Amino acid sequence: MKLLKPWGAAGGGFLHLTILLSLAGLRVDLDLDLYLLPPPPAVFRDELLPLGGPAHPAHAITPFPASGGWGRAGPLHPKTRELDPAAPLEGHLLREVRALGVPFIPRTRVDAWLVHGVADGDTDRSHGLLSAAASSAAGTGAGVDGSSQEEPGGDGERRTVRDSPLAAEEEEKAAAEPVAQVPVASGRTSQENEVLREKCESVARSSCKDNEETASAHEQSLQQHNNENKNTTADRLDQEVAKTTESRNERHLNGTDTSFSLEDLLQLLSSQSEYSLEGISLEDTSSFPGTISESMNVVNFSQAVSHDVNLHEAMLLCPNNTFFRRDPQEAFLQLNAQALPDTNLTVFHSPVDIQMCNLTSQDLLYGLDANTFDEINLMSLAVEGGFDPMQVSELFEEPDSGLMLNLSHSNTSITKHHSPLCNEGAIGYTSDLDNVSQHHLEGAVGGYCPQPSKLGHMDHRYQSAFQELFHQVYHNHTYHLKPPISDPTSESFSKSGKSQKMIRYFSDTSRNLSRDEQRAKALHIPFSVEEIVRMPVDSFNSMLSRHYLTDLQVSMMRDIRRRGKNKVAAQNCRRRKLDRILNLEDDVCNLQARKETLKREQAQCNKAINTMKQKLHDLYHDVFSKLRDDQGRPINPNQYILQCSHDGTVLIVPKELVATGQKTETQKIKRKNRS
DNA sequence: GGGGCTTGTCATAGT
DNA sequence: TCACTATGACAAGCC
Repeated sequence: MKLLKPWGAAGGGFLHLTILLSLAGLRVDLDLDLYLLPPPPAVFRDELLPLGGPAHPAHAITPFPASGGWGRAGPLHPKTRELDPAAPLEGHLLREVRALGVPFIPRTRVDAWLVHGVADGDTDRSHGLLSAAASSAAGTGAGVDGSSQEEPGGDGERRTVRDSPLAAEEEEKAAAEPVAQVPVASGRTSQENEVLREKCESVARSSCKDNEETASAHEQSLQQHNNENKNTTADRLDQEVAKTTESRNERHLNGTDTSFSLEDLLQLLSSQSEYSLEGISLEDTSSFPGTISESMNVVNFSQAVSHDVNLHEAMLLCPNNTFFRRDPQEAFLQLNAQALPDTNLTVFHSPVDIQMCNLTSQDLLYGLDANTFDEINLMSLAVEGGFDPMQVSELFEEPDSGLMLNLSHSNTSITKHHSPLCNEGAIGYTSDLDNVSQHHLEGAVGGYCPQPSKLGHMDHRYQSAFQELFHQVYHNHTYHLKPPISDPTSESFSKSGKSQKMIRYFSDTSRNLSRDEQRAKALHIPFSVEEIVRMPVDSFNSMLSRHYLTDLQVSMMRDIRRRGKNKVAAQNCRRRKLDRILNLEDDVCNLQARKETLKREQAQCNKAINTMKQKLHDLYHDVFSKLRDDQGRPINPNQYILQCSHDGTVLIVPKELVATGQKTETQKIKRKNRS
């Protein structure tokens, strides 16, 4: 444990706790930074204790920034409410804290944050921290606010900076000085303070260098881990942990590390019962609008600590995480390439840390190889985590809840599903299960029940768990329709039974849960239906192998995938069929138009032909009217015809001859054909 | 209450 | 052999 006063111009300081615990065979590497408020007004000064003071209604945990490491623990941007790196750190932070009236702010993180924070080049901050640490290590008593630190060799009376007018003046002076300045402790001369300051900075530089080396080592380890890709073994984890532990021990023995022993820590914490870790709750931060924790999920600190060693909760009980919301392809690519920042800390990430890293437990756990999972006996944890099919079956049979997986009715492990750390949204892990149950109960419309033969390929657990489910869910076709505009609560609307049914229908569909989504939710399948369906087959199989899933879940996921793909195929098929029908209709229309056009053209041709016939007839009679025989009499057109010869001469031939000649030619042709 | 339409699902053949 | 697609057929629900 380090008592730090990094930039405590106003008297505040950080208490850095490094905890190594071995719980149930798991090593827990937990670093805490407790921010100690500057001394309050005199009426409170005596109530402040080295690790805090009296119980305060508001204890806040500042979330460790996701992207900035140490250097981002600054004030919030007024608009985005995110950490504003450009704003002066201390003043804003202290004002923020003071505004909240929080006595101190514990900060939890893991080594990676410290390491990465330093490695990111933010050495000023770490230098300040380490300077303060060195101050504390040197026994100057200036490492922490004077209000909370007894003078070395003192009589136990808590003397604060405010105890003397000079100290108050120095405090005001210190408040105007740069951030990383080591504050001047009261009760010393300026020369003594200067000497102490140089000494502190010397030690701090050493510590900083040590930390930078550690950071470099971690970076190298990270790079090596990347090179080895996902094949990190449990042995490497052990080695990393051993290295870290050994490094700490060495630093502790060399006096460069001011870490307290665990016994000291526990004793100290237990002595401050009102400020024990159990009393530090992130939930309190939710009541402070605009605090850094606004964007975070609320978590009880004690739970956060316990979650460090509760891996199955991290992986299985908090499935609604960003990983499952990401694009599966991208997720899988990242999973293979994702090198854990530090292998010895991965397993021990607390949910708080995970939230701070903007990563989820699933993200991190996904990066673990199979050996790691085996080491922590994930399978047993998974079973313990409420994936027992019998449990599901019991939930189905619960008369009041139907398919309601109201985990508040379940055992403790399942109740942890309600951890505020779990985000809403992913299938199977939302805590808003009352809606689901109501949907299942009221949505069971119709009488279709799958035949037993259709369930033949399922194992008995599948059948037993889903017989009830099918009775209640299978009947409900969920149509994604928008709710009616009319007010369903109106008297006229709610009178008829059909209207009541419509109310339930639209109420159910408003949740937009398909049957497969309900099934997946009921079975706690930690993937969305969309992901299951759209995921490439390789990724899908890889996902099945990477995650511990029961046969029931695997079978359901495959069925969901099959149905989902077939549903899409059916939709495409119907769309194509409709397109074909429309195309055929278009063809029919085109052909009908063509037919009409041809008819019009034929009519026009016939009309032209008739016109020409008429003209020819008129011309014929006109010619005959002008012809005369040898006696000067007109020629009867009924007895004669005009016949054109090959040489262009026109002959007047009696019709009888033409008829006889035609007969003769016809007979000749027939004879030729016969012969 | 029956018919038409939409949608989901299953079975099956084909790729 | 497996995964996927295409498609007919059926059932359920809504209008």
